Amino acid sequence: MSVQATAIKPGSARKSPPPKPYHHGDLRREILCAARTLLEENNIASLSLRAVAKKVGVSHTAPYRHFKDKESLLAGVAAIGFAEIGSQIARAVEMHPGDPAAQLQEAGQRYVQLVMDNPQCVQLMFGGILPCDDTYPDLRAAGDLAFERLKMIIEEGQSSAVFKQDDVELLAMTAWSCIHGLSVLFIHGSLDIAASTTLEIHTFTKAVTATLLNGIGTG
Amino acid sequence: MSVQATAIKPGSARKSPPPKPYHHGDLRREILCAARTLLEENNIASLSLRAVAKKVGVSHTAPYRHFKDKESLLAGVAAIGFAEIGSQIARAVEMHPGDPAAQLQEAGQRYVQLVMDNPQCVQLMFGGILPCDDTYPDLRAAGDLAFERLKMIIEEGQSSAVFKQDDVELLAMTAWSCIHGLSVLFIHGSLDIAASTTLEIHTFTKAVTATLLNGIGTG
DNA sequence: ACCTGAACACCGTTCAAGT
DNA sequence: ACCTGAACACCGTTCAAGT
Repeated sequence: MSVQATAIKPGSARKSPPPKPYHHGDLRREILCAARTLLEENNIASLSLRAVAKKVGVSHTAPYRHFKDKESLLAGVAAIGFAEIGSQIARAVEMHPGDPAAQLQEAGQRYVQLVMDNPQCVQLMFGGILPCDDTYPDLRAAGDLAFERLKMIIEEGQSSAVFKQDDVELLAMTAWSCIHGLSVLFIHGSLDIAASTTLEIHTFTKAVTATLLNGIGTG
Repeated sequence: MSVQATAIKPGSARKSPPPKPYHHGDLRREILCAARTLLEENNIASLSLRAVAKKVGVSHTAPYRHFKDKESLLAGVAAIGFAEIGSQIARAVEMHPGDPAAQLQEAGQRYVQLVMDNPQCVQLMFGGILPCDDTYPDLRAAGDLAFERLKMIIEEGQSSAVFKQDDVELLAMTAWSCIHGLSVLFIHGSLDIAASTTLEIHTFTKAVTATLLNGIGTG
């Protein structure tokens, strides 16, 4: 039943069976994955490095071979989160070529869904636990990329005169604020909406996005 | 040099010098205050109950007389935060009587300022560490009150036909999302704005609020 | 009633040691 | 190179005991 079926590539059997360093193929990825899971299962305050190590089946000091410290591991998880936001925006763009208003609408829906699915990760990404500066370049880069994708939607909208000719950063920031704020208030349960269905959340998001589009639109 | 100057109130010296229960007048408030300070000095992950107790000058188990556990103490701090949001909104209303658009603008500015001044507390309030349900009634009540104040602005705007006749909760939620999201992105340092002056932040906030007002305004 | 000190199980991190 | 186990200082929480 082992996955280690060790299919021997003919002709390559000369030197060594694949390195298999001690226990794991790539412990780094496994640690990140386990951390992500444990993070969402509880909350950020109660995520422990030792628990992550145990889940992976490795001694509690092993993660230190791959991450400088706990914060560095958290930064890795957060970077994955930003990468996913970037991917979702890219997908939204693909779905509605030539229609920036629809792209923004779609991206908003996907953003909210992502936050609802990974609330604790979002908390980690935006919560002020991780430093904002360039301590973790990968984290910074992933965040910047997501924001660039959003700005491209805005720029396309300005080119086709659907969005007003304002500062791009300003409009992008406005859009992100609106959707991000909405998502955060959702997971916080500020309204009784927390208990409501996904459908209602989508309806709500659509309404908010409409208002946003109304605000940044031309005329 | 002791503060314990013990000025004896003439005529009241009969029974007892003021109760002075062991050490502190009201340890509960002192603990909340110390927790708030320590929270902002570091971050939420590294706030420890023992450090709070030490700062107050009391044994590390003393807080358990006033709070069921650490989470309960955090809930107390968060409730103070929500109360302050409510106060700021109320002040914004007072400043611009009869002008709901200006009230919303003013409340937005004050909200952003409050978040900038207490980023870690905001993280605590909205971060998903505290449960959303009715575990902490005071916390819930403080949050609800702040939201009610915001809704009153919206309703006044609808009465005087400056805001469109949409669902009140929807418009209020849209406004809060927009401002809250902006604040969070500010403290996250998503843009290079993090390093910029308070003035620029105010300008930015004004622009976003204008877009918001444009979105929720009448025709 | 209010506070203390010892005790317990847990945590992050370091380091010498093993393969 | 990669992983382990012992060790350290810290943490949240409980509990018998003190005033």
